[in-house]
Amino acid sequence: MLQGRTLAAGLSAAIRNDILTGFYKAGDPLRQEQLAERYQVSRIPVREALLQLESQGLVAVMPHRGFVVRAMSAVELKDIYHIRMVIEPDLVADATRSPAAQKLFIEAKKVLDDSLKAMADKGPSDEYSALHQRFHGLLIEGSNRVRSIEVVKRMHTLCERYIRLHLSLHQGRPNEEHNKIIEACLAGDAEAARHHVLTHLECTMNDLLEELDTDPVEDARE
Amino acid sequence: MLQGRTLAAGLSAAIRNDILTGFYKAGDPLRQEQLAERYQVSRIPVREALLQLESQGLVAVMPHRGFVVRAMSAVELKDIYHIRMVIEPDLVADATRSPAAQKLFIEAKKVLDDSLKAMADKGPSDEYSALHQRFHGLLIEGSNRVRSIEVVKRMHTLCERYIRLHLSLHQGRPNEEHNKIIEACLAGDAEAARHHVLTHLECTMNDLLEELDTDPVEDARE
DNA sequence: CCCTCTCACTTTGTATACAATCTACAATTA
DNA sequence: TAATTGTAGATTGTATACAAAGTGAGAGGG
Repeated sequence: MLQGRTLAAGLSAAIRNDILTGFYKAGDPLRQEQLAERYQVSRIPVREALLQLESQGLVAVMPHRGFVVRAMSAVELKDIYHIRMVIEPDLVADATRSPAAQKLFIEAKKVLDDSLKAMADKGPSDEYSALHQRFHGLLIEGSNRVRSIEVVKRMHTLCERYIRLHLSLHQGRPNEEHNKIIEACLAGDAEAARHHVLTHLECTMNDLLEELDTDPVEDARE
Repeated sequence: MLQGRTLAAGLSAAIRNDILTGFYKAGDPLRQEQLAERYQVSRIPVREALLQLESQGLVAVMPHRGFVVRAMSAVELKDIYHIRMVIEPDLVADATRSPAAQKLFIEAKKVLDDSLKAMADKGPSDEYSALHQRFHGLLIEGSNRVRSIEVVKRMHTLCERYIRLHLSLHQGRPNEEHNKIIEACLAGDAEAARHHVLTHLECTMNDLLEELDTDPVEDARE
């Protein structure tokens, strides 16, 4: 377990996963010694991983008081989706225009199929969710806009927790949208791809905001 | 020196500053022991600071081989400005609509004046540059879109090095644009503010790209 | 009764020490 | 000569130990 090139790198992914799957919930304190025990390493790599997650916006830190899992307000969720909406469609369109990206799209298609199978077999699960995130990642990977890719992926990760809470939504319309997107990409139709991505993001955001209205999430604390 | 709540926090800012001012240049290795000596701390907080800078995209790390200052290609610079162009104008417009932001704009006006004075006194300098960055920061601070603010500030920091290399550009048109922006903000004209910010970013990007064409920068290394 | 101060305890932050990995150059072999 | 291996030195990565800051319960005073 945790075999990366360095411990901290793998740890950061492991803790992120534990946050995304809800093992650690918004507001939970992340005690260094406790994490060190859980992952069987010393506090140093734990601290390094936590600081990286802090830079990525998943956890908050108060000096000498420790780390906590950051919560998210509806305003913040909207902001995050807004960022994705003004960048992600362009990235997919860019990738669609690049011939080299075709093999990424083919893999994306495979990942999408896998995710549908996972959903059919086990219903909404962490496995489905991870595949879904990977699908979106592959769509933009073919663009050569490295920084934009980074930003979009980070924003996706930030709202991933909330997507997972409402995965049941993913059984109807969103999957049709995913299909339309990947078909447009495979067909090389950049404009259609852009359009479908934007629509997908808009709808997903609205769905999530509706859910949050009925089941409000506490705001990020100081 | 370096009196923050924690050493690592201050260190990260100090190293960032040393990168932005060109003390450490693109491609330079950042040896931990050397930095520890320079800032008079042990290697642990140095590592933590470097990892944070890595998360912020300013330095790159190869496990067991060390950290280096990341370089930037013209493509990347364009990408970064593109991100700013699709987010920053909206943020300033948002802030302009919020009454609470007025006092931020007043401070921004003061900072702008200070920067002009600094430019008149000493010409293009690190001091001017820092004030310029602070000016842009204050313009968006009044929006309540926390994540967007974070992204824009980070992108600004990433290209700040290249802005500093060509500060002589800042003596003519850019300052007129800054004036138009702050006047629109103080007058509460959100649409004008948005327009002037977008124009400013477009022009600045084009200027920088032109400079890079004549004086090419090495691409980021593996 | 409430406020404040103290002091033990918990938790974080940093320094030092040690282990693992990489780099470069010399020695060996085909 | 060219390729490969071995080894010393340098550098990074992690564990342990210690210092500093925060927390909370109980004593004492208003």
